[in-house]
Amino acid sequence: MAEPAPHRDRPVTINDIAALTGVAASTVSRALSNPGRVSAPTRARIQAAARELKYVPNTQARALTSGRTGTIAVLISDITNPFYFGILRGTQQQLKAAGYAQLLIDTEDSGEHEIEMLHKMRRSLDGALLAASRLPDRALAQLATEIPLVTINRNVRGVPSAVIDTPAGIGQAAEHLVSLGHRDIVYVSGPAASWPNATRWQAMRTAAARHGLAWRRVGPFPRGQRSGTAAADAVLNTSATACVVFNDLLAIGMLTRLRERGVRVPADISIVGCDDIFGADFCNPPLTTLTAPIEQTGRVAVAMLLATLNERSTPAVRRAVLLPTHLTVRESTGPVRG
Amino acid sequence: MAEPAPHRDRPVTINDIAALTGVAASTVSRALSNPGRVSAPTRARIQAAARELKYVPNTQARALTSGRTGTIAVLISDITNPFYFGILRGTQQQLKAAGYAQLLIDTEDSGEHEIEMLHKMRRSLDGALLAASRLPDRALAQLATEIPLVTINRNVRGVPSAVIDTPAGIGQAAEHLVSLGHRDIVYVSGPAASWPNATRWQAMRTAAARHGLAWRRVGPFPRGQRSGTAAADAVLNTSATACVVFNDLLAIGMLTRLRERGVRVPADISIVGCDDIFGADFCNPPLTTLTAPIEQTGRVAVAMLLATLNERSTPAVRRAVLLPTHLTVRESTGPVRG
DNA sequence: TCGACCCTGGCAATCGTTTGCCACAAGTTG
DNA sequence: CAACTTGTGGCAAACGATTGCCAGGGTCGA
Repeated sequence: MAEPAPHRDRPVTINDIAALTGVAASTVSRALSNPGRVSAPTRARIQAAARELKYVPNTQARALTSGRTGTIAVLISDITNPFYFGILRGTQQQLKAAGYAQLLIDTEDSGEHEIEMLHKMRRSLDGALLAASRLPDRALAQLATEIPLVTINRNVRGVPSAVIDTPAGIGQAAEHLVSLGHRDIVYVSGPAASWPNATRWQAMRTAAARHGLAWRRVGPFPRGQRSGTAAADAVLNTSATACVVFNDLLAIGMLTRLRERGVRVPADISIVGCDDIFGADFCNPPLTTLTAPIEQTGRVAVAMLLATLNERSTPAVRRAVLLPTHLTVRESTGPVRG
Repeated sequence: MAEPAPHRDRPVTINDIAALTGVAASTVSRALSNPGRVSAPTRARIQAAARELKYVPNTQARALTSGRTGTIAVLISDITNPFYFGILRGTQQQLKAAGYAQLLIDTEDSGEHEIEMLHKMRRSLDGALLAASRLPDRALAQLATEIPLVTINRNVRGVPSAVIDTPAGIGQAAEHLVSLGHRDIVYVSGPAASWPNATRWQAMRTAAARHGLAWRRVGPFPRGQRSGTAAADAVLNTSATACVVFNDLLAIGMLTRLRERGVRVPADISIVGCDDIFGADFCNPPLTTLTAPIEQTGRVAVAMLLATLNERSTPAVRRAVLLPTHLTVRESTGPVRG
């Protein structure tokens, strides 16, 4: 009674197949993972046996000798941010299609966590996708020599990357606001250390210059919806009639605060967000935002990583992919008041 | 020039430590993973050496002999649903704290996918968390004999589970609506095959009976925000003045549709959702909903799984945990019109 | 006809760790 | 003081696959 499973059958191994077909284990291994190396008839026999026995290779054992683990890690800084849902969905699809497993790592916004985890798991991973790395450039470049890496929304020399071209979209956002009569626009800044934040702010200045506007910013504010309160208050302390916000999460937070304070959007102030995350379409009012191909970005990043994995010798892979955004006009922007 | 890394140092193994400290590899292994088995001084020496060499154990090799992989899979049916974000956040925290890696698997709402993936990965996993399994009871029970399992929001005999007690909350929701004068309440049903949906509907009927109300439902509707359109239309075809909706995602979808059709919430109709997902607080109007301790559910599920893993012999673990919900009243419910 | 070469399959080492078994020494008990 | 425990460390065999090297047989060209 001690053993509930009376005859717990050992999992099928390569040797079982070898025994069944009368060849050596090495031949089975080759037939299964290096088909060209074995004659067609033998291969067929082996594959049939494998199917019959319901053989499923032991990943651990395979990894031990071959070094390939079939696992890719995706590092995100904060599961709470819906932006990453899209990324995860994209990576998930693509990885599954390629037969890889997806290890999810939340770095909790800490670069140390990030590097420590990655270092620890280095040997159990075939590669890693860094969505929103908090690491300095040189640490990232260093890491890339230890393990195949692709970054998302982060451009570091020597590390392949998939970057969403939100800065280009910011130009569009500016056109939109200017055409509505806004001349006093403020940028609501995300965290100071954020790479995307820096590029967006830069794009904002460029756009402002093009239109002969003054440019200004408030912040920085930490990531997250909660910061919206402080951000909204800060914006109201300026004379701005419109603002472009670092991301949708922050923008949505601002919306809530503005409503609390009785400020009407867009009648009193117009707001443009970035990313078009889940929720941007049903918040109140629905957010005008720079729609990013988030899911596609995840897919592209995976494709790049897989490419570098497969053609380890031929580094003919595109080193950086830029994904276009577009402005989605909803109801948080309108003509300047007065 | 062919080799960019001139002297790529082999990773440190247990043998390097053994050589450095002058003991056998087996002793090193024991000192590190079975401390009691080795005398304090030796252990200290070994640990010091390990630290100095920056030794990090090879997961694959360890798994090969011990069977323990240090990896737990979390299966979700659809990454798009924010409900799972909370779950993932909870599992992530708890798993990391316990030193486990989290493998994320999206089953794409398919029971076959689910069982196939699980079967394939069975040997590379220490256990799995099934958030929203689509599997029939007996398949689940069968699977549980192959690999340690904990289900979330699904109760199957013989499988430990963490279940959110939304049905109890539905009683509260009914009280709330009745107190506002509603006598004609409809339940907006989720997918027919959904276990939580069945329990919620059941609770709804019970609550209705307690208040001497007729009970009715529309649907079933597929998961997802989009179904909100059909759901809203269906509700408007009834005489109901209020509805309780299977989950927030669907409820939010309905909100959008009702707005399109010029129906005012809550003036014309009151809506109660379930779960309190991301977005329920900032949609328009903010949703009255049954707040579920989503993140905590993830944590609890992990704790249960880990417990069964550690005390494989002592099955004194609680087999089923029920997590309480409460009603959060926002602005989508109000007095009956008239 | 003979050597060179390709194709196929087997042998055995290897990856890094765990663990059963044994041996030796020190401590305990009668 | 002999006989047993108990504590500690080493040896070596796994775990399940991959892969370098080798050998036999067939094919082909000279």
